[in-house]
Amino acid sequence: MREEIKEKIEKVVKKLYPENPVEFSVDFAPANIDADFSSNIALILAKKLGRKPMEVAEEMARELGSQIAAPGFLNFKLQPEKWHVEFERILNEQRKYGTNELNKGKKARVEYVSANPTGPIHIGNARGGPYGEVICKILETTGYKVLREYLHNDVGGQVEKLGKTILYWCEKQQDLEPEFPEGGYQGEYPQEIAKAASKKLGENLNEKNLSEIVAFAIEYIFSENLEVMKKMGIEFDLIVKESELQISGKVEKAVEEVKNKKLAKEKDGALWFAPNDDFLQDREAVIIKSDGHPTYFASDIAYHKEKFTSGYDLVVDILGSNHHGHVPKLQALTRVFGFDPEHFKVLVYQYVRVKKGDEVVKMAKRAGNFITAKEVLDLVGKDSMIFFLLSTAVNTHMDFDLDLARDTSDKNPVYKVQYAHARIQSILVKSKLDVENAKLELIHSSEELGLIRELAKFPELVEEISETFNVHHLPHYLLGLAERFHGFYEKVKVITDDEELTRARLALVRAAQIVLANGLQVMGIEPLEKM
RNA sequence: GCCCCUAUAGCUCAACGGAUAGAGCGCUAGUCUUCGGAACUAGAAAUGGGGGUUCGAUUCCCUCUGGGGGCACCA
Repeated sequence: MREEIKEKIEKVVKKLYPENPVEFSVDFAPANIDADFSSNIALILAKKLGRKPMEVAEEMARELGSQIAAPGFLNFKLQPEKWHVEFERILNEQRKYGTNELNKGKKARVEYVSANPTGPIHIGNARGGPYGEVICKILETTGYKVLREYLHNDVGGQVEKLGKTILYWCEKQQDLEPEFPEGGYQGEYPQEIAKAASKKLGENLNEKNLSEIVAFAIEYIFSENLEVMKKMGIEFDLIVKESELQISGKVEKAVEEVKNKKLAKEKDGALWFAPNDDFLQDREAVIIKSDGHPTYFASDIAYHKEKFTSGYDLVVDILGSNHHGHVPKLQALTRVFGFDPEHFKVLVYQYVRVKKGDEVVKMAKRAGNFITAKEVLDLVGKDSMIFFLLSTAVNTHMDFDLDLARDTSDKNPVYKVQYAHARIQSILVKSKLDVENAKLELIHSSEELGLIRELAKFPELVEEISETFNVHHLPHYLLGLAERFHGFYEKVKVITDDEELTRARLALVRAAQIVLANGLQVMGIEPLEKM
């Protein structure tokens, strides 16, 4: 539809203004305009020609038979038959409507969540899971085969500190008088883990058991975090353990490679990553500490070597905003290992801020005063949680009011979408008529065609998100669609005395149901047939 | 000090440089003999301040002010 209009416009441009090829768009017209599509071609041409936009628009409209509107838009209205084609396509494609084969045969690997095992995932970080998962699903709808991966940071100084904190609580239980470790972890959860640890490992734990305690603690937290993700419908294909990267010698090998390529230098007894890069010039990072231990970045080098040399067409890292300083270094690694930087996407999401009333709650894992993702999930439920977390652009800081969480959970927009889906189901069940062989041409009122038009936006929305990763457009679209449907429902009676008309309208609401279901599923929300 | 985000309605968020700045929640007033009222209809209500670029700026640039997060031989 859109392409046809675009071609027609291009022809007219060639005819009226040869040697003036321009980039222009044909978009769905805004809701308040009585048209289906609209183009900015005249506005852009006018600039180039140094003429008034309305004049150019008028000239073009005469050729195209379209309407014009200030300040110079060309508006197009489609014949109902055109919409019937799309209508039929939805009914035929069903679950496949919205998918495409743009990336058929390609492979992507997406790393997300990768929470540190030093504490439960807090609400601030909770965006990473649903966001990453939607991106995986969106990539799949364009034909990618996706590997979902997670880096488990199971070694390092922070993990040691957690172990020491737990040891402290273990000793405390034995009525000893241990000293709280410097930089130890505050909060309730280390105490819980200490209890579990003494149950499992024995009552009289002491310094000698530290490595056991560490292993127990990170496994405890790690599996708990994976459990929370699972509750949100997120499961990983590959867990990469940092310890494995080290033990297997992969870190050593990758670091060697960096050295051989002369991208590292010695300074103060440590080995630094020092690519010849303007941006990284004064942001060099330590790879091997002067005590001989590798840093986390060394593991990252090894990990990304694997990502870049394993035959994937697309590599995606999804990181919290506190890692943004890390991004250029990761991007520099594409050059080290010969990967096309265009095919490596690092997506950064901003944190969710928690408010209690007007007060912003400062959250820090070490201070232990954070609200966990699990708490919120249990409170508002999976569907509301996902819809809420995905409703805002990832680069905005969202505010979350815990006090209002329960209140708003049953007023969450997701229910409006779910309700539309369930309502349709109920109509379909009630009528018992067959949707097959419906006479689609009986659908011609503006309410009906308007609904089809809204449905028709879905495939290109999915395509757009697969390129821009603007995931938040999806929940907004679904909410708009649900509202459109509810409005339609109030005005148009689906089940009537006229069997043929009923059949056609049932086909229409079925089409709406298909799109609602496909959209919800991409978000990881199960469409409900009853509520 | 430097870097990355950010400031839109009472609250939480939208808006390829374009048309009357849109939603949800809350508020006000309605719809209820019809397919599910978790719905619909109508209304009040907003671009932080100051410059600039443009036919046109919420959007781009500069600046001021206020938020969040980074700038470690932490992960």
